Amino acid sequence: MTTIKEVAKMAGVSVATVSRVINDNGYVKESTKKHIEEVIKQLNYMPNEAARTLFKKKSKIIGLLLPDISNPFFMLIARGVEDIALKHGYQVLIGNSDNTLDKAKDYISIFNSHNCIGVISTAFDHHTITELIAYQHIPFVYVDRLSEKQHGVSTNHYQGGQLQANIVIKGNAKHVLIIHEDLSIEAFKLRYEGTKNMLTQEHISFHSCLATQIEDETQFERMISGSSIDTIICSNDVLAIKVLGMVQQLNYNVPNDIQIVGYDNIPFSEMTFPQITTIDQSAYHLGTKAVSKLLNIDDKPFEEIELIIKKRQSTRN
Amino acid sequence: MTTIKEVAKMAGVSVATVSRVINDNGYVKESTKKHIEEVIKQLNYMPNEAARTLFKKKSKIIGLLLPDISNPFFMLIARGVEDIALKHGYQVLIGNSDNTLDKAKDYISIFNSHNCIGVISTAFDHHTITELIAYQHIPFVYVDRLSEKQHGVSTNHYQGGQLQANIVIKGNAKHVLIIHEDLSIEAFKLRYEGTKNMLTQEHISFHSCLATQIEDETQFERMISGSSIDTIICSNDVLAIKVLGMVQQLNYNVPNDIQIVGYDNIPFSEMTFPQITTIDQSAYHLGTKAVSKLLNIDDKPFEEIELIIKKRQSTRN
DNA sequence: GTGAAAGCGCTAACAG
DNA sequence: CTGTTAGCGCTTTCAC
Repeated sequence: MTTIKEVAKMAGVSVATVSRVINDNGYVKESTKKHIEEVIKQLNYMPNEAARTLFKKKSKIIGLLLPDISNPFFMLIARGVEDIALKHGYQVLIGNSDNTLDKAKDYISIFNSHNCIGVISTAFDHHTITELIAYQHIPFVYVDRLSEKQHGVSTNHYQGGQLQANIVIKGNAKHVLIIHEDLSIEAFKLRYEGTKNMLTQEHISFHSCLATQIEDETQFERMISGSSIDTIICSNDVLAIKVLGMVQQLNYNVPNDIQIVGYDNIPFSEMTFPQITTIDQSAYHLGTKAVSKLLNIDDKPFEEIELIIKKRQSTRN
Repeated sequence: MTTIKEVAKMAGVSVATVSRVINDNGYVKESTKKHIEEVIKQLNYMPNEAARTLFKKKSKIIGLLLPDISNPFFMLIARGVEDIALKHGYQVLIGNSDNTLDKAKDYISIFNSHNCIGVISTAFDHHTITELIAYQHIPFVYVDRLSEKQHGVSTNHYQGGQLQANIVIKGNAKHVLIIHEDLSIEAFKLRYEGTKNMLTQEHISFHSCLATQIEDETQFERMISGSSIDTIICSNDVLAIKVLGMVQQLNYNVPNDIQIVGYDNIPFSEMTFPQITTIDQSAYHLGTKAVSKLLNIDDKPFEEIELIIKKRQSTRN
C-alpha cells in the first residue's frame, strides 16, 4: 500500500498539500493539484481509511443491524442501504441479530469499535429498542420504527393490517385465519390489531395462530378444515408463500377455496402460482431513506412511507 | 469512547500493561491483570479498531464480494460467511457487484483501503478473475471458483449439470429446454455442458435459451408449445421458481406435462407447489468454508464440496 | 513484570 | 499557496 508520504515525495510537495487535494479543501495551486493527481493515479494511491478514521473518530462505515437477511424483505432493505451508501462513499457492515438481544448488543459494540458513523436498525420490540439506545451512544436510524421520537422511516403498520382485512373482505371472507409472527415485535402487533379490528367491525369470524404453529402439517390441516377457513392473512410474504404451498399440497384451490394475502411484496410473491396479493412496504426505498436520514442528507428526521396494495391472484374478486 | 489511556490511568498502570491484558500476550501479574479487567468492565472499554488496524495494517474486516445478494443462493453464502466470521471476531463488509467489473474493482479498492484481511468473492468469468487479482494484492478466496490454482471452495459444476440431466432422463424427458444464465460465467457454462453432453449421449433432443429471453411471456409460450417441450432445466432455483409460475399460468401441469429441475436448493424451492427438484450446493457451508480458508484455520487451500440431489415433486418418476 | 516511547497514515492547526 | 508538526489510540520493542 502506498502512503501519502510516498505520494508527497514523488510529487515533490509536503503531505499537507497532498492531503488538501485528496480532500479537496484548502488552497492548492491548480498546476500542483493537477500534478499531484497524476502522481496519485500513477502510484494507484488510496488513502488508508484506518488512519483517517483514527483522526476523525468517524469511519466511512454504516452498521446495518437486521434480524435476518434470509428474509427477502430485509435483503431489500439491505440493498437499498448499500446502494445509496456506496453512492455517498460509505460502506456497510452487516449484522444479523437473529432477533436476539445479545447479538444485537454485540453488533452495536462492534459497530462502535469500528467508529461507524451510525447504525441502521430494523425493529425490535419497544422495550428492547430503548435498551439498545441506552447501551451505547452512536447515531441510530430505525427502519420500521415505533415512535415519532426516534429517527427513522416507517410505514403505518396498523393501516397495513386494515388494508389486508379490506382485501379479504372484498373477497367475501367468512372464516379467516390470521397467521402472525411474534407479536412482541411492535410492527406485527400493529398489523395484527389493524386486521383484527377491521374484521370485528365487519362481524367476520377469525382465528389466529403463531407462524411456528403451522410447522406441523397435520395440525395445520385440522386447523383449516376444522374451522372451515376460507381466508388466510399472513404477517409477511415468506409466510404467505409457505402457506400457499401447504394449502395447495392439501388440494385446496387458491383463491376459490381459500384466499391468501401476504405482506411486503418480496420478489418471489409475484412468481408463485397464483401470484400472491400483498401489501408493498417499499423495502428498498425504506433502506435508501434510512441512509439519507443517517447522513443528514434528508432534512426530516422521521418519515412515513406510503403503503401500496398489490392486488393479485391469490385473493378473490 | 473511553481509550486505553483512561483505563491505564484509572488502573494505575501504563498503557502497555493494559494492552498486554486486552491482547492476552506478554507477562502480566495475575493480580494486576484481574484488576485491569475490572476497570475495563467498569469503564465499558472497547479497543478502537481503527487504531489497531493502523498499527497492524490489517483490520478485523472481511470483504465479501457478491454478484447480488437478492439471489437467495448468495444470501446463503453471505450468512455462512457472516456467522463464522463473527465467531472468530471478524466483521463483514458487503459489496454487490451486480456482475459489473467496475463495481467489483471499486469494492476491492475499498476493501483494501479498509485494510481488510482479505476478500471472499464469488465467481466471475475466468478472464475477469485474473484481472481482479492483478488489480490489487489482497488475499482472495473464491467461492465457486474456477481453477485449482486459486484458493477457494467450489463444487463440481460439470457434474452438477450431468446430475440435472440424469434426473430428467429418469423422468422420461423427450424434448428438453435448457434455460441458462450468462454462459460467460464459468459455473453456468460448465453446468450447461454437463447437461448438454449427457443429453446428447442419451440422444435426447434439446433447445436452449438465455434466462433473459423468457421475459416475454408470449414468446416463452411459443417456445414451449412449438417444440412440445416436456422438460425444463434451469441454471438456478430463482429461475426455476419463475419458470414454474409461468408454466402454471399457461395451464400446464407440473410435472406431468412439463417437469422442471432447478439448481442451488434455495429455501423457497421447497415451498412451491409442486416442490422443486434441485441440486444442493450447500451454499451456507460454502460460505463458512471460505472464511476458514481465508483465516487459514483450514489447512487445505482448495476444497470441493459434494453436491446433493434433492428429488422433489417437480420432476417425474 | 512493567513502563517509556516510537510510530502506524492521516488531518488540521499554525506558521510562513 | 505550501510546509511543519502534533496527535488520533493502539501495539511493540527496548529498557529497567
